[in-house]
Amino acid sequence: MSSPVRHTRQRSAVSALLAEVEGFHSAQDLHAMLRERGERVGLTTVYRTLQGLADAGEIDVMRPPGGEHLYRRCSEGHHHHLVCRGCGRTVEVAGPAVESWAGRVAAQHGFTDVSHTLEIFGACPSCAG
Amino acid sequence: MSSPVRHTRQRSAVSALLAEVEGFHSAQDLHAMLRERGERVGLTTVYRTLQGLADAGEIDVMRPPGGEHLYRRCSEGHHHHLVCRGCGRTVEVAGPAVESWAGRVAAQHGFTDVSHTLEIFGACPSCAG
DNA sequence: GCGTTTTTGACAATCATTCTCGTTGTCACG
DNA sequence: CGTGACAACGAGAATGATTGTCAAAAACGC
Repeated sequence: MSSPVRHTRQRSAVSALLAEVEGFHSAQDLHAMLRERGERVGLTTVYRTLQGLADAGEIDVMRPPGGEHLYRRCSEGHHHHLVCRGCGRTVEVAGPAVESWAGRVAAQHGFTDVSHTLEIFGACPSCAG
Repeated sequence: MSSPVRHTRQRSAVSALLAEVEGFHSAQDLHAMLRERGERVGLTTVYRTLQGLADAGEIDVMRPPGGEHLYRRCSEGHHHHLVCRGCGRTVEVAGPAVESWAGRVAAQHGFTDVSHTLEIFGACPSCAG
């Protein structure tokens, strides 16, 4: 039942790319970047790899209004994002208070195995004007 | 700049339906229900109406993993949802602490015009076993 | 090397949502 | 009450991201 994760050129390429780029990018976006670099990786593989990484908790997935999934390599551990509506700039924020609040509220209703998603949108200083 | 919202049979139908049903439903779902009731409303119109209501803040939109937008008429004011992964049961929860926290964090980074989305997922008592 | 098993990737399929554009219904005003 | 302007409607086509398919290629253990 354990899937012995094999090391492949494509997987390395996706990981390496994610390590370099800043901010969130869509699967299609990442795929295009790989092609520009000369890496020959299929779109299908990019999707699969990203899903795998997301399942493994190594990258974050965001679903902004607009229908595209955005992926981003980000720091370990649980955190949330503050995203600028204008330029897309992203700031990672930690919210211990929120974590415990979410857990408490869930417990009050008898919910277990709790997770949550939280995103904050706003206009950053540069885009506010 | 003001769009004089006209009162139409279709709009009433969608609103009325939302007032009756419990929980979240997709646009397609609502459209099917309207047809069963004998209301003849186009799918396009359902989408447009839902978008309008969502913009007006009269209904909530949720984007669960799965790609379908779910709409729900819910209580006035800002609140969040605690959703069961198993049966989809939804509980509305208010989190004043979270609201102020989000605002504070955003302000710290110079962000203005802030909004946020928060969803908590878990297993409800019935589904936990 | 060799065989087994996973992974890959081109292409087709899916499916919610959006667009198009001619028709219809509302509303304001005469 | 009539009428004209303009928003709303709706059927079908279009869009576009994501997922499924399956034969060929690559990786790993021996």
